[in-house]
Amino acid sequence: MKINLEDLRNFELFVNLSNNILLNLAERMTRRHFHKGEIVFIEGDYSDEVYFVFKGTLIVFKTSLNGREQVLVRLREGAVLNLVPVLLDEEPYNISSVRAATELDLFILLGAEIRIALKDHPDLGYGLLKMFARRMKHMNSLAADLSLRGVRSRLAGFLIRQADSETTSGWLTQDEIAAQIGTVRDVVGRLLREFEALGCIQKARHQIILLDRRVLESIAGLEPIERKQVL
Amino acid sequence: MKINLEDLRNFELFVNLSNNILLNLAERMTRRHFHKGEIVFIEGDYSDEVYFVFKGTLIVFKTSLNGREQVLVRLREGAVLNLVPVLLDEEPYNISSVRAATELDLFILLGAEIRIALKDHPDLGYGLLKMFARRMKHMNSLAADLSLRGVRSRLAGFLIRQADSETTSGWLTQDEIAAQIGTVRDVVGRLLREFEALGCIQKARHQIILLDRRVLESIAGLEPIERKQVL
DNA sequence: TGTAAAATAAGACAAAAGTCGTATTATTAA
DNA sequence: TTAATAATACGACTTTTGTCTTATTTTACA
Repeated sequence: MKINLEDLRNFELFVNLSNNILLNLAERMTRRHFHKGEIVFIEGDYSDEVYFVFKGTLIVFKTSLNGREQVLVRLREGAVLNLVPVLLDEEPYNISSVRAATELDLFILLGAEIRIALKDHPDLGYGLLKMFARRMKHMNSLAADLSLRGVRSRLAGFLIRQADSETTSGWLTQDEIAAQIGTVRDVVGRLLREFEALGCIQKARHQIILLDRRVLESIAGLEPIERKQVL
Repeated sequence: MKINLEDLRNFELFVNLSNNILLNLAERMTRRHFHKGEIVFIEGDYSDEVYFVFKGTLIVFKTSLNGREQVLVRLREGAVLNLVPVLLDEEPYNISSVRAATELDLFILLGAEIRIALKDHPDLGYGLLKMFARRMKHMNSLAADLSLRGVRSRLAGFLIRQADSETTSGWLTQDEIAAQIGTVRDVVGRLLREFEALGCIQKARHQIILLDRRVLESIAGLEPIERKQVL
């Protein structure tokens, strides 16, 4: 199935690019479908291509020797991935693994193609820089959280974020929650029971209902976001 | 003190830029010196400028409510920082704090200037993308390590990296080590004593000598780097 | 609709990480 | 050289996190 202009126009990344350039890119892209749960690629594999998420959600993660997983980020429509190996001058090996979190459609572009495109189109570079910036911000928070906050606090924070996120991402198992906040299933279960006993959440069929946001926030240790006002 | 072409030519980031562009950038840059230990900026501060490390080393870190610090990255000559707030469309607030690890000379450029430069010069964007890629790779590892490996393993890994790094970065206190590997001073001390008792390191005046790399590697849990060969 | 597989619950433990208090040993600067 | 400050050493103790086992409960699907 060919990729057309329409498809690419959905990418925020491409808003400033002319039709000509986009058509050119579209011609060089491949499309590929992945089923829910399917592995897109594995850390360490050789791969000199970038992936654009056209439909669905995927999970970027790393694995430890004893099989534990840490989700680095979840990406949805409009995201780009695998830029790191493609942009560095070293031999391109994936620096993380990726799995489809839902049914997933990706567009694939060879590294060489995007490197060429970057030389000619500053707007494309700017778009990618913005993506990187967002992602970097996220990674900074993740690292800081993993280091500076306890599991209880991270879980509370996670529940709040979930509740806030408009995108009702489907039900997550305790295993999946654990992989996101950096712990193991048992601990998530234990803490959820604790929160429930505390009365700040309630477990319903296939979702967790937030009963007392305040308490959760204090557990998360997020004092009401204080941001310096611009004068 | 003015900034001249020579100074900028030292930045790997600028290798592909013409003299014209560089001169133009140089004109718009400010230079500023920081003493060792001095704070460059604090997380949350408003700031729409990017910093180029001309001389010295700095530390990018985050702080927890109870005063614990996590080093996100150490940057040296040639690095750029604070791109994240400058590139995102939101109001620009620093997403981390920065302190001079040595005597430090920075060049400063207003966010607006670099945004303009990026529109015209794809090579600049490409350079920044490469920086971001390197940094992203680092952050991915950091997050994974903090989540998937224990403190003992991280410390062992840290000692190996230190030994390998040609750049003899000056003596680090246990406090500084702790902030880098994501723990507290006491634990670092305890583990160093353990390693010493094990005979794999030896504490000398102002440096740690690696006696048995093998043992440290096994503690670090890094099996001999297995990388798929390209056929 | 019955069965296998997946997800959870829950308690008991084990291990890891963090906290404290106090004693020493450098380093720095007056 | 000597205070004063910073960096360590080290044992005791607490808390947190992770592991294991055994039941249940759900869900998926043959």
